[in-house]
Order: sequence, then C-alpha cells, then structure tokens
Amino acid sequence: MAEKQNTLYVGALAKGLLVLRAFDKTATELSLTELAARTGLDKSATQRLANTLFVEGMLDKDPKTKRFRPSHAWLRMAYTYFWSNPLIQLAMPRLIELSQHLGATANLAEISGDHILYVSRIPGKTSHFASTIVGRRLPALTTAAGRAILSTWPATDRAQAVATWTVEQITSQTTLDRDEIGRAIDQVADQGYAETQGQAMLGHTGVSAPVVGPDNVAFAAVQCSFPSRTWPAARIQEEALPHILEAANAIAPQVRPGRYTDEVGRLQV
Amino acid sequence: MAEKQNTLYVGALAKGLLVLRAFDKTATELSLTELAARTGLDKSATQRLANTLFVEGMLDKDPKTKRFRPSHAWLRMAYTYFWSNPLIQLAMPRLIELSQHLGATANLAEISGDHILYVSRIPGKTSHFASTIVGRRLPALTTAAGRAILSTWPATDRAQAVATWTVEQITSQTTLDRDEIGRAIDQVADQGYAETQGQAMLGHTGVSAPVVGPDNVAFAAVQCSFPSRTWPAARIQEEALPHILEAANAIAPQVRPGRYTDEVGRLQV
DNA sequence: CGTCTTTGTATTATATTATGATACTAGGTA
DNA sequence: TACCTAGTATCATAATATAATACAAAGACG
Repeated sequence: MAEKQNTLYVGALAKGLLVLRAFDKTATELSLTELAARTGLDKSATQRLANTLFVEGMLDKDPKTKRFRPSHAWLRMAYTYFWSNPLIQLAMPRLIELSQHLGATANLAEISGDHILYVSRIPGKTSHFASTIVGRRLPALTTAAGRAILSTWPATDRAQAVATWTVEQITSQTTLDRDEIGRAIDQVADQGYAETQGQAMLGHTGVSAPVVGPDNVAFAAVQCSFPSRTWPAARIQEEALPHILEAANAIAPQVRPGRYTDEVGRLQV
Repeated sequence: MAEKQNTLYVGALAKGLLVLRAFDKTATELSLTELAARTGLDKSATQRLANTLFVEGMLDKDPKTKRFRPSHAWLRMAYTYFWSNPLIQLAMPRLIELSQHLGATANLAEISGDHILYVSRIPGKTSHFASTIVGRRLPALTTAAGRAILSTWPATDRAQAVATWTVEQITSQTTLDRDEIGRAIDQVADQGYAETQGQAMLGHTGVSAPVVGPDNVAFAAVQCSFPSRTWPAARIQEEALPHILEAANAIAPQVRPGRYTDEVGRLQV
C-alpha cells in the first residue's frame, strides 16, 4: 500500500479501506486503539479515517462504548453487487429448485484469485447460520466447487494452480497433498463433477458441477453440501447428482462470453 | 461532503466512497466518464480514485471496455457484516423453519433511518431473484415490517415518523396518505402484527411481526410475503400468522439490551 | 480507408489538505 | 480521591492530492 508512490494512487483512500478491512468475522467491533493496532496506522490517522467513515455512514459507532462496527451500508454494497453479477440472476431459480428438491444447501461459487467465493446460497432444511451467508472464501483446491471449476481449465493453467495455489487445513480431513489434489481434479475432469468428503466441513459431502462458458471453461460452479450420515455415496449418486448436473448445465448456455472469461488477478481481500 | 471542513474529516476518503456509491442497482458497470458525471468529480480526481479502488481490489475493471464494476470485495463486506450482527444469527434458524413450513419467503428486516433494510432472506418455493437478495431498502412507512417496528415505539416517536418519514410510490397500490398510515400502525399496535396488500409488490400480501427488545421496543421484524391468489386473508390468518408471531417471539427474549436500542441516525446510503 | 471525435492514460507545478505530535477530557479502577 | 487508560481536539508543517494539460488509443463516420 505505502509502496505505491504513483500519482494515480490516493493513499488516504487506501488507508480508509485498510480501516474497513480491519473488521472481519472474528473482529466485528473495534475500538479506536484496536483499529490503530490492526491497521498499523497511528492514533491520529485512525481517528481521522474512522471518523470520516462514521460520518459517511460506513461505520456505526456505539455511543456508549465508542466502539466501531460495520454499518448497514456494508449490506447495501452486497445488494448492488448482486445486481451487477448476471450469473447470480441466472442461477437463482435453479438453486432454489435444487434446494427445495434436495432439502440441502445449494450454492453458487465463483473463482476469486486462488479461492472460491460463495456468491449465492439457498439453505436447506438442516442448514445453520454459517452455511447460509454469502461472501465466504475458501481455498479453491480444497473445495468441490474449486476443483469442479479447475477441471475445465487448460492443462497448463490447471497444473500451475495445483502447484502454487493456497492449500489450508480447514478440517482434520482436509487434503494438503498436492499430487493427490491433482489426481482428484483429473478425475473430476473425466466424470464432470467433483465430490469431496469433509474437506471444508466434517461429516459433510460436497458435490459440485462446473458452470461452463461458451468456450467450455468455467469460472463458477453449482455446489451442494450433504450430511454424510443421511446421504451415503450411493444416494447422492442417484438422487442428487443428476439434478446438480442439470442445474449447472441449464445455467451454462446463458452465460455470455467475455464477462467471466478474463477475471482480473489482483490483490485479494 | 465538501462542507465538512473539519480536520477530523479526510476528504479524499469521502470522495472515494462517493465513487463506490456511484454504482447502484441500475448502474452496475460504469466508465470513467460516467463515474465522473455521477460523482460530480472532475476527470482527474475520478481517475485517481477509481484507479486506487481498482488497485486495492474494491473495483474490477474490464480489460477490454475499461469499464469498472463492483468486485467480489463487495460481497466479502457482507460476510463480515453478517457475523457482526448477532440478531441475524439468532433469527436464521427461525427464518429457515418459517420458509420451509410456509413455502414463502421469510425475511428479517431492520430499521435503518426511515427505511427498513432486509438483512436476511430465505426464499420460498416461488421466490424470484429480487426477493432473495439482502440489502434492499424500502421506506418503513410503506412496508409491513416498518409498520410492525414502528408500532412498538412510544407515541411521540411514532407520530413524528408518520408525519415526516419518507413515503414513496413503489407500486400502484402504495398508500401515500399519512393519516391512513398512522391509523394502520395504530391497528398494528393493537393486534401485534402488520399486514399490507401490494404495498411493495403487487399481488402480494406482506405479514410482519416485530422483534422486541427487553424494553418492548423493536428495531427489527420478521416478515413474510405471500401471493394473494393462493393465500387469501383467512388462510394467512390461520396457517401463517401463528408461526410468524411465534418466530418473532422466539427471537425476542434473546435480544441483548443496548445493542439495538440506540441506532445512530446519520447519513443514509 | 483515413479523418475526426471521444475516452482513457500519463505528467507536472502548485497549493490544498493530510499529518502526527501534543495537549485536553472523560470514564473506569484501585 | 487519585490514577490510568482511551477517546477527543488543536495546530504548525510538509507531504500529497489537485486539476490543467498533453498524449494515446479506440470508435464513429463520411
């Protein structure tokens, strides 16, 4: 951030974003001093930036504790994002159908750097909070959706992803072995869908099919998550898989070329 | 914005936010010149700010058309917001239950200035895109949820809201008459729930119950929307209402005091 | 097919504006 | 009550945003 000495780069704005990004899942309410510590900015700068964000409605401030927290504006941005992404609109009815039919969470995931991002989630009967909220990011290599997407990429891109992209222990069963991941993706390419066991959530099977563009390359995937206890492999195979594949295939032909085929790789949030 | 000559106010940051806010539902992809026109900033400023937002990952830029659009970071902010709002976590299982049971969209709405904001939405069988996405804002006075919330407020606050808050023609059936709205809210206070016909969506009945805090004042409401054709008043009364009231009442006792009871009235997005 | 217009990109001297050290104030704790 | 911590306010200084302008590239048009 500080390195960008470009005159086309407004440092004050970047620092403001730094303050916004100081908040995360585990730090949802921050005092001025905490904010300063997390951003690395001094007290004065933090004070000025946080105050500006407060005045502009990007942060709420508890009148008693003086602590800051994300404001409704953060949700408002998601609203605009949803309208900006045509794929979500295309996918929504299919996801609702899927969720209703299977009783499981139906997700649309997009590739975002070397992670996947849930951009749309329809909860099923047993879903709980964490699996209903959009915006979650997971390393692509350790998720069914990520592997489904990667399986459609040219061999060289795929190889590079497998060799260099983030792997991270999410659960005790998360596979970190890149060779094994590579073989798994090869298999996905053959069979047309990805299936993972407890990679992102213990006791759950993830099933995902890529949503391919006109060039047969995917940047998104339909994904469902099933409790392994009530959904043994055979049942998934018979009852769920056809519908997931159908949903992904139903969306695919409507994907315009160009819009997703050139994602900008850049600093990740 | 420009008026704030305070030294605790960072103009460059505020202008950056102005650029972000230039995007909305109907303008999801903007060129540099459009951005300049919408923000009122000159070409140079817009260039610098947009470029900074791009470098920091807040905006994507189409390499061909050079047009900017919201990035995945916009969704990421929603993710953090969800974790920051304990009410959403409390409400989620109830909303899922409601939605599954009734087959209708189940929403949690919060008051946000003189609007309500959908902070959580679980789609039902027939839901379509627009009613599945969070972050939508509607004038509180013209929605069942807004009226349900207002009905719990002290008489003076209520009267002032009815007299001064925004009313806006959303559908052809939207009521703009403040006296009529006032009477409707009085009725809501008596019966404990709000019911509206086609106020926000033609052919749909909205039903909402307030989620009250320890002081019996509400800042949020559970709301469901029913197609009037298949859900005549009597059916809603018998089959839906009890569950909606139950859901709202189930959430209420868990609402901590203080957290919602002092919303900061400030510039709205 | 070449000209014209529009839109995006890059540069620079200038003065506006962010900076951060410091002093002040209030709330909580011992 | 005295002390400490954390938030708030002020101000001289220098850093940095500014906006005018020039350049480049891409479409539009005859």
